[in-house]
Amino acid sequence: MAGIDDVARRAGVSATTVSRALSGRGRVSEKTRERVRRVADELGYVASATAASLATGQTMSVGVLVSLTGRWYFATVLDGIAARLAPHGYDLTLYDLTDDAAQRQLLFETSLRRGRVDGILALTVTLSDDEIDALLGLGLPVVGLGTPSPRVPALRVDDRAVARAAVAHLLALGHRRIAHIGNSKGPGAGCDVPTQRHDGFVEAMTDAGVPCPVFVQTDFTVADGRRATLELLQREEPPTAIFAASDELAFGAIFAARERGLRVPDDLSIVGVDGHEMGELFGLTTIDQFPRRQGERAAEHMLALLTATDDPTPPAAPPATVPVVPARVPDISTTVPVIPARVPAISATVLSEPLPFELVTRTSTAPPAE
Amino acid sequence: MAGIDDVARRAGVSATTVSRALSGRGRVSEKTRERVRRVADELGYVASATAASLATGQTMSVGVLVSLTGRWYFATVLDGIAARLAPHGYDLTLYDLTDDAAQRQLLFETSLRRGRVDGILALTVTLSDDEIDALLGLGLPVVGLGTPSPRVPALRVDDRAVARAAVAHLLALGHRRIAHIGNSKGPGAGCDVPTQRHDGFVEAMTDAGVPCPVFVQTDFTVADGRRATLELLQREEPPTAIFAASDELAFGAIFAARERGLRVPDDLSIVGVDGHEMGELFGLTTIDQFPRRQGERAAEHMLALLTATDDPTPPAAPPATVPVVPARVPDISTTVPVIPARVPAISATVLSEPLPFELVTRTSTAPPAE
DNA sequence: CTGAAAGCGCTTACAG
DNA sequence: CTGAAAGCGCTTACAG
Repeated sequence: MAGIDDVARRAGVSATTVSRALSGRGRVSEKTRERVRRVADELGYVASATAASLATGQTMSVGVLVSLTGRWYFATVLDGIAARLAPHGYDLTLYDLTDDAAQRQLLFETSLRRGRVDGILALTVTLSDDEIDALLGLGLPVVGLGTPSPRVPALRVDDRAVARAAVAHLLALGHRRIAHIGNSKGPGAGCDVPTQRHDGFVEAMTDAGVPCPVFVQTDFTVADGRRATLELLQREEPPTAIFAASDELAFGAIFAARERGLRVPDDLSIVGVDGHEMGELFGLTTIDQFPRRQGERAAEHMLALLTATDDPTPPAAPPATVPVVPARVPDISTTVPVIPARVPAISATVLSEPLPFELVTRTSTAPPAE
Repeated sequence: MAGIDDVARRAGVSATTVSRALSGRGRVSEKTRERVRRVADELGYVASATAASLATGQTMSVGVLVSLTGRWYFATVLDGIAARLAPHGYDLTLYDLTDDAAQRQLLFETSLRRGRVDGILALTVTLSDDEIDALLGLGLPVVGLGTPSPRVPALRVDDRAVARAAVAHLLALGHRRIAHIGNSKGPGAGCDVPTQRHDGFVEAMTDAGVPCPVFVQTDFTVADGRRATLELLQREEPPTAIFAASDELAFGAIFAARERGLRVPDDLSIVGVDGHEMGELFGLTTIDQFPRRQGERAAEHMLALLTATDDPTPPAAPPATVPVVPARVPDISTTVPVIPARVPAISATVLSEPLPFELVTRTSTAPPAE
């Protein structure tokens, strides 16, 4: 692999000039820049990320904390993040969070501390207080997406509102025996996404005069949704409608209904949350939260933090929503020019306005039979 | 963040010794090592990945080339890879491949050349000849998983055999009008996965006396599977069975059948490929290829290449299957000790024996009606 | 506009 | 077993 000195020699300039010509930082005559670019291309020279990182203190990489295990939502969000990061020359380091204690410890106490990333995007994963401490103690910008802790600045949808919208839809159809399945650890257990949805459900039901609505706690897979629904359906007073905290749970509910010989929506109405790609085929009514777009916005927000020139006057208004970096796709032929960044202090706990969501009505919901 | 000199000073030794004590490379008295460890813990010191990389030439990171877009299979494989890499102290840099030409060019001509990873895992993605050239020209170990090019050493299942097993199952049930839906670019178009499955299908059908079996080319989503199946079902002689090249396509086929008022399996039998988590709920008969395990094995293989000490006698037998690095989970409390690696030349095009697969018979297949 | 030199924070022969 | 010094390959004040 050619090094910067090879290019310098061949172009008849110093390494300093090569660095400047290729990075776009500092003045270089157009003529010199041209020549250096050409030589770099000939030699196939690209600056070593490692060496550049050590010299600049920037890694040009963003870490993403996620628990991939089979969840469609996360894969989709991740895809959105990757799509936004790449054109800006940022790599994406994936930290797949498992339940394994040793692995988590290794992650938070070592991997994350090795300084390999400039910032961290924490997707909705349940983190312990210690883990949050570790995360915030990194001294890096951290942006959450629907994160569990109020201490992590996060983009998020108003999950109570999501739940209320789903329940309102069912109530409007005439349902009263509405059950909820989700992964809330119980009423008021925290501010994590499943609990918010649970609380929103309870609020809406209470407002409608059903103070103690039925809730079944379960994990987030299709199989779990099926199991929880089967359990609900064999109760004395089975629900006429189910609000599932995710589309995958809702799919499971549809399978369960089918197994019991119930028709959806005639005998059982079902609403999910997410906007899963298979929702349309299942005819699932859902609250779409546009996961890919969420990933894009989270990435945009991170980029904004990372490329913010350390303005002496800290912006009164927080970095706000989207405007972010203009779609300045770097010169592809050579090195990626980058605005030098200084990590700004992050102020707000909740960023900008909540993320959008939308009720998508399909064929899994209808008025109750009787 | 504390640096190595802080630790050295406080422990009363040189930086050299700190490095040795924490990395496990080189002799250090047990007593000194203890003290250094303790001080490092107190100070929360972890060696900078960037500085260490520059000094050693190893990044302790593996790049994964994948096209995430919604495909369950890839997310699952990725999860398997991450699970295997993490305990060995390797990070995972995700390169999400899109169809965008500019982004791909940026990836192959710049991102990948910045020397940020020690090796590359290329999941089944369609790469152009130029891209393969770029990949192989990196001078890094590259391991494919079901990769399109014969030039990339890869772990793979025998996809022709997969197809034959699926078709054999249908033939044994008495089907003759068997159609295939998949993403082969046509007969004999290459050695990529979809084409292999297609060719295996044709072989099996030809052997059974059906020389020109029906094939519909389509993308790999559930919606595509539905569309392709709807098309097949309105032909003059609709198939009695469908072999879908993925479980997601098969799900789409099931939806299509249902839409047309056909019962599965009575009126239409359906077989998929993958071992998708929702397969059981759909009652889908499938060829399970254990995707998570595939990811794990690909990661293990890469680790074996990366940690192979450059043995002067090149092993006559290729690195072979699994034995790999013993499950030597590094000392979590401090820095990760690592066997110094020299990248060995990779010889074989096809690695070890093919990956396993298995027919899982469920309720989507049965003898044809008449 | 251009370059020599110092420095980023580690690791590793080399010497003791 | 331990340390001083060079070096990994860039970038960036500083000086011209």
